[in-house]
Amino acid sequence: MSATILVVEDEPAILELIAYNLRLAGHQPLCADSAEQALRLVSNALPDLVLLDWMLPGTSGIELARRLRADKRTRSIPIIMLTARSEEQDKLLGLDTGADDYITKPFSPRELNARIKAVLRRRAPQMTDDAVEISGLRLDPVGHRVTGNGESINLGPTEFRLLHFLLTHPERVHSRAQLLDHVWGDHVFVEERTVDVHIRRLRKALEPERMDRLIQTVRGTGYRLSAA
Amino acid sequence: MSATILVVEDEPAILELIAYNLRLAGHQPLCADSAEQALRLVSNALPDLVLLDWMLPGTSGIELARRLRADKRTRSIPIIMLTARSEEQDKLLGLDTGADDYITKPFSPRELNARIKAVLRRRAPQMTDDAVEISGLRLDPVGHRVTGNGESINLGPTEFRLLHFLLTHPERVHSRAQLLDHVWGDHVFVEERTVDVHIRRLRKALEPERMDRLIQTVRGTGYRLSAA
DNA sequence: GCCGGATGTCACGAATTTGCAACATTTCCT
DNA sequence: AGGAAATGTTGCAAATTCGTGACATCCGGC
Repeated sequence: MSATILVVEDEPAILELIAYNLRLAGHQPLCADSAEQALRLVSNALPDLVLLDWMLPGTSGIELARRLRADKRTRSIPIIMLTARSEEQDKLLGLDTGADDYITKPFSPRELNARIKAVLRRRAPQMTDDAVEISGLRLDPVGHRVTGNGESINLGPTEFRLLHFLLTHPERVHSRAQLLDHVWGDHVFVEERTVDVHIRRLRKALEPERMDRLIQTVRGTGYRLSAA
Repeated sequence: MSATILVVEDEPAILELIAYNLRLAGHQPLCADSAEQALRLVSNALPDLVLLDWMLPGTSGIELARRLRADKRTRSIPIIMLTARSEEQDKLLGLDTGADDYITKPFSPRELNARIKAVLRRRAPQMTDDAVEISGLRLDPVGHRVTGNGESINLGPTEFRLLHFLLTHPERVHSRAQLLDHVWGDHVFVEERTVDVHIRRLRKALEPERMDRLIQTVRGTGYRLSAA
């Protein structure tokens, strides 16, 4: 269970502490000390989860949460609110803005990890429900069908899962190791170069409908599916 | 009693809570957080039951219920309304739009399961009443008769139930385990490959009328009945 | 008891999928 | 330009999956 997690916190010491713990837990932290920086990072990296401090200088955490919920691309990203206050009133208000969970400072790393795990697990099944479509490339998990501009596209099982993952995590670079984790499974042992081969097979299958251009190579890093 | 149940609820926490409980009860939940998403899922997956939140952003739950009742294909799907309000006035209005039952939040998982069971049991006989037809392949549960382009087709009991399930859940891939659950029964123990054999027998019976092409194999996943 | 249909299981072959390695090409750095 | 690293491409053999026919069993009717 490895994930990219955006931490928004204005207190540098706390920010570093959280990031350190996230790394220990096997996650990849992204750090922001303001809502503005957070917004830039979110649109670039599309994290799997956002840890959001309630009180921020300038734009508040609540306002940031609202904006994340307003944008279609970021709407589905889970949010965990951090706050020093423990008033029931604030909790309700926080949940009302769309936070998925709520942690009051001070909190233990153990508690933080537990909440993160729970939220990620809760979110996982939702991804498999709805059909995904980007730039005319459509994948329907229920019917197990892929179409490009309406024309049917045939994929092998692995290429199907690979495309499914890319479509549900677009606009973001995935390393070969991450793709192996998410598409093949956390435990299996296969060469990283095998990812290249399946990317190739996926591209070849998408080529007749000119959908292969959506899959981009980021040299030295991995692959990305992008609408552009 | 295993069923595919669509949950329409805009509050993510509640949505996942319900989905979790449905899975525990042996059902397969489909999640939607808006009426629009719900409509897409309904036409794709044709669930056995819809759990519908009263209040939804955009198109309301009441309006969604009306649309489901307006379409011939979805008319017979039972609907259970969820609401935070408990006013008698709303209850009446909700039932008037065609909801089969009504639960006021907060509710216990036990209560939810009981209502679901009751509604499915009530609806069970009705599901077998309607004749199903797709691309000229027609199955009449009452007369226990199957025709392809008007010509009679003879099926054994198991093939009949299998075709019935496929016809009532078309355009959607079913794993062998799911087919065993729905056609054979939740508890029986038979090999998964047995499904293959009965698919084969069903195909052979449909072959003279060229209806075997409707049953498609999705390698590594299962089988699907499709009009295309 | 005998028979015929229905059903579950198995075995074998065909078709597909998959991981890997080898080779070809591109990219980046000096 | 030269070379190293990264990526694209192809062929192949092993593994997996599926189709198909054969077979054994069960069960109700005669």
